[in-house]
Amino acid sequence: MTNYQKPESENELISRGQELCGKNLSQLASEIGWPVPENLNHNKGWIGQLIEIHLGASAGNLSQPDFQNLDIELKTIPLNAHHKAKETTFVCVVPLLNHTGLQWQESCVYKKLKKVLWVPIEADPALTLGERKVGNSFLWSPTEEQLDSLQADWEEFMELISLGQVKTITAHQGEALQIRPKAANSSILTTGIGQDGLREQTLPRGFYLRTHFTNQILKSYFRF
DNA sequence: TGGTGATCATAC
DNA sequence: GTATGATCACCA
Repeated sequence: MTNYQKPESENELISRGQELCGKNLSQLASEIGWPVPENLNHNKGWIGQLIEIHLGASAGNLSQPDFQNLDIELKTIPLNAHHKAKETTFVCVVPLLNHTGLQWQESCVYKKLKKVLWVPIEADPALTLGERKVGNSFLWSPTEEQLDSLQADWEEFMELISLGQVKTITAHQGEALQIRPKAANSSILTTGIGQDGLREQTLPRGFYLRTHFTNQILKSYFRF
């Protein structure tokens, strides 16, 4: 019997993740009466939302962990034919205002990544969306080394932002983390701090995990 | 051809 | 616009 209720424990969540392993996306979609789109061009979050429902994550767009009772975040990770991360992973929006005195352990990056259930998904373009299978999901928390790396990048970025340098930041910066636009399009504006210290309108940005970083995580859980 | 900058859907 | 979920697509 499929259970779409929220999992009551970490172990229940993990075993439900394992139950999805080997199933393809058209199976999972038909179980909940969803059509399978031809591609993700017009619905980029489709796979993430499909997996959320199957694992009983709290629906909606609340600014909370996916599994509030367990304090666990759910992230799907697209893999190419070589089982490597195909895309970077969005973490959260970059705070551009009122972040003075914000500590690393209070940051959205730290909170989101403290405990993550990674669900690998085949994303080889040779496969249709419906053919793609779910891989072995696993629960991860950053090692001390990974935490240090994330914190160093985060502190460097937040320093630049508080100095009014948001617009100078490019996706080339950062070892584990990077900052890129996060908006419906390039004309969306939000308020940040300008070079003169005054408020200015700028493109909203997000923190993303580099594929190099997520590939290290995958490597430590799957030994080929 | 891979990574950076841009973009898509949807609820409120 | 901001939050959720991410991948697209162009160019160096």
